[in-house]
Amino acid sequence: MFSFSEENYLKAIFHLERKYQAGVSTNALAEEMETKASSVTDMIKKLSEKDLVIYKKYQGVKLSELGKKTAIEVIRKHRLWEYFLVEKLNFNWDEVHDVAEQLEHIKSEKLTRELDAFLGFPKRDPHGDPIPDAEGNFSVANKVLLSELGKEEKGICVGVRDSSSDFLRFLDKNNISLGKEIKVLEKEAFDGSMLILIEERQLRISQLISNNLYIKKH
Amino acid sequence: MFSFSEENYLKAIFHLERKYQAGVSTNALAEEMETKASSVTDMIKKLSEKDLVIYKKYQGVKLSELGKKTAIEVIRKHRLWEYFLVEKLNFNWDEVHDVAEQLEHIKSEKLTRELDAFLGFPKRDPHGDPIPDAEGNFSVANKVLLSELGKEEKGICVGVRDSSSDFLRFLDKNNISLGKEIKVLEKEAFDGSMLILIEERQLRISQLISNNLYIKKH
DNA sequence: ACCTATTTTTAGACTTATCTAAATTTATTT
DNA sequence: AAATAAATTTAGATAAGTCTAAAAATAGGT
Repeated sequence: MFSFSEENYLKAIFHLERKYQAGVSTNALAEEMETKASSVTDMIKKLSEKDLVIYKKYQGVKLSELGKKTAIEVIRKHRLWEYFLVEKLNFNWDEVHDVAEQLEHIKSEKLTRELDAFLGFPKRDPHGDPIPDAEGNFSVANKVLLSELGKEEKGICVGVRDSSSDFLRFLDKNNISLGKEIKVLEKEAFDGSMLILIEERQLRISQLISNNLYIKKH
Repeated sequence: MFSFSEENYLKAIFHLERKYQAGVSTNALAEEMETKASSVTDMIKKLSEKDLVIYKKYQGVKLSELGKKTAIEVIRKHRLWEYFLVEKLNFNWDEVHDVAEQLEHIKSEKLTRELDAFLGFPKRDPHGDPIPDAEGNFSVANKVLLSELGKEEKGICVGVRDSSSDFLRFLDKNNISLGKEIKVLEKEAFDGSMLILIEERQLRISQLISNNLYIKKH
């Protein structure tokens, strides 16, 4: 099987492919992995030899089918463990990431399968991200960023784009959580901030906030 | 914190110290770790520099207080995860070892603490081994090997010495499990085999078997 | 106490994953 | 189209953990 490091690279490539809808450059990957471009090149060569990625010198990488399958398995495990930590072990949603980063590399098909069943085959992790099923299928919700909503529009909060502890704790402090309805009352053209209505309370939030909250319009 | 490999060495030293009530030789450790003596020497030096073991050239090693504490933490996690796998995820007791070997290295105090609580602070793992509590305390049961029992003696099956899949499946096949009463009906001096009574059934078992089953006499 | 066998350590090498610094390729600008 | 800038790769080094083979230390038998 694959090393922790290899799995982490695959995951990173997967996320970057989604984000930019394109092949992934060495530098982009270096930034995502918080490492140097030269290290990335080395690793890419290894992944390429194992047929996990398609690579041509100077042309960036993309995942092969095997690489994609492997990446999705790791993401599936990550999100299942996050769900487990929050639902069963009293973790807050801002505390799960680092532990799930470790747990996602545990190798045992039975473990993943049984954990999934034990949790009741959850569809989304605590941050609203979809959990791939055993076949690697997952739904992509028709969500938009809160910042894309116009005045008087409303929807349900369904996910976060940034899942850093700082951002999540900000949301906690302001009683914003997944499943709640948000209505845009005002939008400030100057700085992109908006006044929103959530559970009968009015709240002014900066564009940085609205840019990191996913909404399902209705 | 410590690497997987360092933690595995500490665990092995801990088990060997218990087993032989003495310092641990390089060769014994090499055998336990399924590696070469030269690799062991290298690792011991590293552990010694980190004050995890007390080491004098050619004199074997023993755990320092810190090393012992660390080893017990790893063992605690290993056994908690085994309990989790069996009680919550439908693993059989012969399937848990390899997965627990991976899970025992996950670093998160909160995870261990919450897992323990979630499981109801179990005292013993699926093989009957004691689970250390958060302070590292654990009870050592007054158990004996079944082979040490004489004719007409009886007791409760409380643990296994060998937890290999082969042995555990043999026990399953013969309906021997922890908590059941076993009575020695006959003991064969020649080959050490014995005829036992378990749940109204008579069963003849070899000395290899009786040498690997722990009994609490009564 | 000496010789031999066993155990343990050292020396040097290999692999994985990383780094810095230099070289090369690609992209951009004039 | 040449010159410059940016991105990428190569070369060589490092650290962790392992190995083989050789050297050194300890233990045992007479």
